[in-house]
Amino acid sequence: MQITWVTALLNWFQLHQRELPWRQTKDPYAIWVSEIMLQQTRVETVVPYYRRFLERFPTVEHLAKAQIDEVLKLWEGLGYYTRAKNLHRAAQVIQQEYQSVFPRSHSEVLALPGIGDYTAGAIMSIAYGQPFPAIDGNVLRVIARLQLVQKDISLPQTKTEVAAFLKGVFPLEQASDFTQALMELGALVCLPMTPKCTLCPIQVHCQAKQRNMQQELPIKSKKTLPKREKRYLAIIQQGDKILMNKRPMAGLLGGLWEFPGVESKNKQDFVQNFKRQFGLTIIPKVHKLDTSHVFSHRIWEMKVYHSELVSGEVTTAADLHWIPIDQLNTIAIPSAFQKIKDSLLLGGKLC
DNA sequence: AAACCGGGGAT
DNA sequence: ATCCCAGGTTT
Repeated sequence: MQITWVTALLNWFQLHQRELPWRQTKDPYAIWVSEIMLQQTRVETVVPYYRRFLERFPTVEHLAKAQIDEVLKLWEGLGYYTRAKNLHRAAQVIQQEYQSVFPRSHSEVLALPGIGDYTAGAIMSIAYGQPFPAIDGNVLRVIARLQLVQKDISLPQTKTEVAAFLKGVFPLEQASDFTQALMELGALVCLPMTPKCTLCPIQVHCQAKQRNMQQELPIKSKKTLPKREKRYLAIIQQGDKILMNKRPMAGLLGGLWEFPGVESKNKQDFVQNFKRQFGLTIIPKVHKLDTSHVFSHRIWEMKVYHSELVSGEVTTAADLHWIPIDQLNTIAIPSAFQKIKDSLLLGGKLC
């Protein structure tokens, strides 16, 4: 009686769902890969990455025996690179602990690195058809409006309450479609700013719409502002090779390659910090370009100097390597440095 | 609970 | 300029 909205939602999903690559399979491995890629990342962005990844690593075993550098290269540009490292580690856990058979129980899935409440619920419901809710930003928004949830959705307690509500209405025979339908509604109709309520299959059940409060919900606390950081980068060339640094695996952009750089207040500070960080004495020559990059929690304002290498014993603190310019495309370089890389590749030689 | 961790598209 | 996206982990 009071859960007819579930049926209405499922009928709408049958008619209006998008054709997405991961909807052509029930392979838990493929579903898993898609869910990790989709964390905080839009569907359209993920699609080409997903196709390439599954072509290269069709099974858990292919992924488990891969080199992490190749996994990161396939992840290049997607962001949140810890996802790729956890995916790789979890594949090795599945190979060793589960004989390469993806685990079937919720507790085992949840225990894998990189899998939290949302992803465990998504895999259990979508791949295995079991009634575990998968609560992402879409679902929180849909349920907050449907049930007039006026608490901050970023509070763990709110998620717990939404989970309890969903468990009570879960259609046991259509768990996979129900999970996906909730998210699809959030992505296509129940939009954050201007929801398309006239198109909504459950509008008559929506408590927010009844009170004309769609715009006010969900309630979400503000995020802290990103911090600005001045960063000086050195382009150091010897013949057709460029000196590149592989960032430490832990931390920001961990395991990816960068044009060696340091946070510095000015040019003199740059040379000093560079020697401390990399053990190399350089002379900044040509101020090549300025570029900035915005992370969710940090802003890099980068000054790039074509620099001369005077002397240096490489310290253990860094992981410097000479990379031929025509091989820059074979290592994983994050988006923050893509403009710089392009200027090298297009310009051929430096000015 | 808050901070850290990427990148891009929509408004 | 702001929001937020099929979030998880660490502090």
